[in-house]
Amino acid sequence: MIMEAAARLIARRGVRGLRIEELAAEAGVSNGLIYYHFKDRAGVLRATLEFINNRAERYTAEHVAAEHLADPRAVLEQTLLLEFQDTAEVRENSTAWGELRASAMFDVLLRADLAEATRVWDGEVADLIAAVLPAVPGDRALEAAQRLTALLEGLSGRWLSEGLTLDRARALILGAIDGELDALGRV
Amino acid sequence: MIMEAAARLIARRGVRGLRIEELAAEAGVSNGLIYYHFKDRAGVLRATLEFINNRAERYTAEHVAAEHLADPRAVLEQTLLLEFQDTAEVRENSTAWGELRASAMFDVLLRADLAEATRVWDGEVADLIAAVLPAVPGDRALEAAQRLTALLEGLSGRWLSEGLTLDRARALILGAIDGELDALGRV
DNA sequence: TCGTGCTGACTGAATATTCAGTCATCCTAG
DNA sequence: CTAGGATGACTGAATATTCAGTCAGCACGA
Repeated sequence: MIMEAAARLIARRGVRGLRIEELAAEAGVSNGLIYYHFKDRAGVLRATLEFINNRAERYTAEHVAAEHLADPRAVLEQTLLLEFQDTAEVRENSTAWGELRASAMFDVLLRADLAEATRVWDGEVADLIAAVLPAVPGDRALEAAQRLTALLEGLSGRWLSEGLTLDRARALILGAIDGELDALGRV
Repeated sequence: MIMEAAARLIARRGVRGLRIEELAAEAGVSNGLIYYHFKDRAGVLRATLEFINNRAERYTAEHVAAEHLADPRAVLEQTLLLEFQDTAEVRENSTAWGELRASAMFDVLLRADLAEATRVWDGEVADLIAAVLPAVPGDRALEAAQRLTALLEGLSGRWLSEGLTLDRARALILGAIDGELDALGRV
């Protein structure tokens, strides 16, 4: 499938390194088919962002929700830790996400989609926090959620550029969850 | 001056989006002069990153150390908040840093330098934390520092891709400083 | 007149994009 | 059931565009 190939290539060469011809070859289709489906290069990028999002959501749903339905804090921890897994899929997703984030600084078209995806993701984490501490007001939960997801992006960038081991990144995000929940619980 | 124009353009289009012809136009010089001075595109990039670095160091020194020498917590806050200033200099610096981080995912050569710069930065923040809470053990301070700097990178990415307002980013990082210091102070 | 700083038109290779046409499939009138 | 027509996924060669890098030469101070 074309989108899978695109995610693979972006993770390997970056958004800017993505060549339509290479993508076609990787996907085993013709050059023209890419344009038939996506209009232009920017269309490929937009579609890939969406694809990555959906895949991450599906992935999260499969690996988290099934288990600890009873323990909301475990669900929160698992959800965030999921991004620090050394599997091809997760690494690919994180790399592509980081690339898209970096590209969005210079590409107005990507910004809207990325901002929306971020908003949704923040909201989901805020909901998980609210599940742990139902008494906390929504805006406080959202604040904590934004910090946690932004931290996750920062740690992810360091992990992928070999600035941090996976274990260290996991420990740091767990510590942050502790801290945020503690602070919220004390209000 | 060519370097200033390059910094401006990198902030606008990114390292990857920097066009020699565009740089020449922005600097008000000819295409060929760029090559006369810098040999090739990579040379331009190297010189510009050095230029940006020097400027950032000067900037930090000027705006933080001079003032609140007496109040270590204010120094910590000011240092981190400095990255969320909507001035050309800061924006250019943050953008370049984000570009570097993103590029390092695909460029092994960049990794070593970036990792070292990150290590130094983390250490400096850890020292600032230690100045606020001298009783805290070094590894705990470093842990908090890594979380704060990684969070800062994450928030910076969102700010620059218009996913977050400057005020919101500032509020979030201040909240994180509060949280980390509180948690450390309670041990 | 020589050297140095500089110009800007130009080139070639890499890429993006287009387009005329093929092929399999499904629908429908006879 | 079946010829033929409509559809849409797909191809790949042709064309357009983009850019880093080159080069012949101008201007001017020493």
